[in-house]
Amino acid sequence: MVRRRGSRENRREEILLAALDVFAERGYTGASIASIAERVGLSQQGVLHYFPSKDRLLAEVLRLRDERNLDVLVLPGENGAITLDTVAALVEYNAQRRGIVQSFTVLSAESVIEDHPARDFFTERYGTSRAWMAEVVRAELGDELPAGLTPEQAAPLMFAVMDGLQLQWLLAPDEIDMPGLFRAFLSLLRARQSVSE
Amino acid sequence: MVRRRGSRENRREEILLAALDVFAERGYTGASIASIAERVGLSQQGVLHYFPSKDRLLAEVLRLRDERNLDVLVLPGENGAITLDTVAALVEYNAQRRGIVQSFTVLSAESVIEDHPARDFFTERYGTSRAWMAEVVRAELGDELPAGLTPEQAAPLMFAVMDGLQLQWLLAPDEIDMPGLFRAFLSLLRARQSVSE
DNA sequence: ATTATCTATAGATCTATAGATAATGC
DNA sequence: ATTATCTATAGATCTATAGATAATGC
Repeated sequence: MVRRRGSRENRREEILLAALDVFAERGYTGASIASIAERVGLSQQGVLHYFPSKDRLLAEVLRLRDERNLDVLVLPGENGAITLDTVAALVEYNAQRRGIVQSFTVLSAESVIEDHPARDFFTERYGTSRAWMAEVVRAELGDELPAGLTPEQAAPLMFAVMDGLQLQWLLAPDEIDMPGLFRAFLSLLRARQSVSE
Repeated sequence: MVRRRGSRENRREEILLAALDVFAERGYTGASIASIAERVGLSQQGVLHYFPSKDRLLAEVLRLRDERNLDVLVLPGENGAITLDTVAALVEYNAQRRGIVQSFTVLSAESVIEDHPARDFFTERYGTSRAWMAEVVRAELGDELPAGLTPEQAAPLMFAVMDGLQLQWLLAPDEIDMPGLFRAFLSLLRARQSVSE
């Protein structure tokens, strides 16, 4: 039996990436540990050697995915300043990695189920993301947005548009120009008004 | 044994409503026929007497839910004319029936999974809904929306905002004013521009 | 010694089919 | 006759634990 010799950490990451794939394909509830194990050439019990339970495996998958996403967001804005264009670029990037988008869409929606192991993760994540996005909007567009909107209102709308477009795009990739529609939404926020100026 | 005597159709509907509840609470994959059966006081096999398989049960649940939703949309616009305000009213109504919203959020996201029995349903549903919504927008706001948007762009954005807000609202009902934020988005579409007028 | 994996397995479920039994409607 | 329901059950899974075995690192 030839067995690859990697560090424990490498093996763990290999499993996490496979798990992300399988969760994307079947959702958390529908994914079995065995199917994840198969992808990395381990037995089901082999996977459980690295992660004590399916719940914990999910938790670490989400943590990893979040880290990676931060990389994408932070790298382009070299000086650390994230702008609305950076966010649009993330949407563009997402349009090229369907699997990741699908995993996120399926898992976040599943998480609204009572007692779902990812529920707290997503609740917190949206909370902090909204606060952070409101500041990005304020820094770029100020306090006065079109139609009297505030940055605090724009922030949840931006995530709503991102998430909602992902769902429609996953179902009909040829019909939905996800990055284009996201930019169209941004242009609504950037438009100048005629009334109070 | 006292057994209720209803028509076959009543019994079927009773089961469909229970199924919608259970799907909302656990998702399709996570819901068992037995748990649905328990709610209507039947054995698991009793439910399968009315619906030949879990897939078919889901299909009919979705059909029922769609019918009901159409009722809500069509009734308020007495003369059959649906306006953006009618849509906003639907969002307001949804804010008071969390279970239904949750079932829809979970099932639609689950449906992006390959071979999911609801995949075609949702793909078609979004397709026709977008076409229909584009006409509603055009009828009310004309062809020229703020920032140069077209009604064909506004339509998928509207559903994206609705769906995305539902997700955030389900996770944090106290933080997210779903109807208010939806109306804020509508006001962006209705705003007058300063540039080309 | 410790770590990586495996086999074996307990204990729960789950869907769906087969066939029995009782009640209803002609 | 037909319909509503039930019991029994086949045949798949699934998660997680226990304990064996082989390889690695001191």
